[in-house]
Amino acid sequence: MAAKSRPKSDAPDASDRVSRIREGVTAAILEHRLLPGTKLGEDEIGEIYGSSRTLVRTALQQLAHEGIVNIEKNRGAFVARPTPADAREVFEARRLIEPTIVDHAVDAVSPAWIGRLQRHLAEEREAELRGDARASVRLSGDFHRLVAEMSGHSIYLGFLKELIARSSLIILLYRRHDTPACGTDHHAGIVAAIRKRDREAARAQMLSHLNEIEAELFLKDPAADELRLADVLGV
Amino acid sequence: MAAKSRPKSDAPDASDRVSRIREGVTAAILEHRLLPGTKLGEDEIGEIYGSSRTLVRTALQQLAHEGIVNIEKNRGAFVARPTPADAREVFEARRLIEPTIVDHAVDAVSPAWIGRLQRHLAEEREAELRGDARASVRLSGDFHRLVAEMSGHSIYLGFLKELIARSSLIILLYRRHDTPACGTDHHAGIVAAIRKRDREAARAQMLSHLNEIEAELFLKDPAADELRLADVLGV
DNA sequence: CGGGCGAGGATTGTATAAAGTTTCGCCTGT
DNA sequence: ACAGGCGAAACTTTATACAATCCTCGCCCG
Repeated sequence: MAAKSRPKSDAPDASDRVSRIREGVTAAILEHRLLPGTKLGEDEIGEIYGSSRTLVRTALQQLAHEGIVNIEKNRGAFVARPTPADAREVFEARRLIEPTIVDHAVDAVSPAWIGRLQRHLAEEREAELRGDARASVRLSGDFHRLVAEMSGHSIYLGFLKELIARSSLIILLYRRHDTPACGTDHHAGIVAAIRKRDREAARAQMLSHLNEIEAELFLKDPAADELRLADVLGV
Repeated sequence: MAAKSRPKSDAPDASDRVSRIREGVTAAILEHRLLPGTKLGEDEIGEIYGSSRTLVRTALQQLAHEGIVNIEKNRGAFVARPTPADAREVFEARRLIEPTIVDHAVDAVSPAWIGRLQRHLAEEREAELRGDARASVRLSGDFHRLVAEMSGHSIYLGFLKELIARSSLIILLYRRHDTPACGTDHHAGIVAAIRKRDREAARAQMLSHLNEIEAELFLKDPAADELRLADVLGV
């Protein structure tokens, strides 16, 4: 019985080639290196990862299911461009789910988890200090994902992964330019509340954190120009 | 202007061959015609729908993402077999999301929607009357989906579709044998509350409905027999 | 007679080729 | 000069062929 065989593992193996493509493209989108509307050609990506279009196609379909890629029939895959209505839905869902998640995280508190959270906070602060906007965006989302993992609820985790990915696109599209550094402080406060096992404080801080993020957005009509036309005559 | 061309439609066209496979297999699973653990061979399904394995694979991958099919590497696709832990997570998520959904449904109330809901209730009653268990199971899930559509929140709708599909498997696996007819009455009560625009009543009835469904389950360790062995030595 | 081992068959994973659709440039006609 | 249409190129979609992996069953050895 070799210990290396894990027949029932559904965890995203890094050794899986499809996962590598999916995670690479996801990272590029979440770090705002691929902008909404960008065409994701199958040949193009396949060349980059040295794989055939079959695997690229699989990865793109998974991303489409997660909502960060749109596949238009016979036209190809594009980085999604969430509408303001989508944005409101995403943040409403996060306001519903994430307070519950931190609640569960309080139940799972342990030295190991507190250590992971604080190590993450350190990473976030460091990235922000050196002005690495891309890493900051990615780490900010990772914080929420980490709390969801801590909660131990695989379904909430799956839902939140989708919501975080979409949020990243939304923030890119609709953030006001004059916003200060985002919520590393908030994250620290949430960790402190979790550490003290203070359910109510944790829930409240998570909620206000989400509200502040959404308040920094400008969710008037589409990005104004082009989309308006398309709406008037297309749909 | 031919009405048949809908270039921007992302709705699941019945004309799409992948969708037809996906919906066919989903219906078979939700109606308890395909039992958990059943092998879903690619050739087998491809033959049935007259399609090549490429399309079948796409459909199966989508179902895997929805959680009602497990794909094991180099072994194939199987109808999922949710654990009691999965079941608890699914119902906790439903208790969180569905009260919020009915809340939104109250905002969307209109004669057309009330009509659709009542027509659905009639269908449910009829199926139950003639003892069609398969149709009953499917329609019971469809009721919740219909309310989610009415809420107009596409994200909640997507989440709930997953939860409903998983619930159907869970009910099949863990329902107590002595349960009476399920909750058509509950559904009628929820519709009545929505119609009267009574938010609190609607939320409360939805919540108690979900609680009753879960109370009818026997979520002690696996389905007892076979799985116990597998757990002891396999995983 | 029981257990390990290996070849054969079946099934999945990956790549490539054929078919269909869209897009863009060019060309013609007014 | 410009609008409209034809045609070729590029891309996506679907099917098929090839490679790799796993399961089964029979054989051989202890």
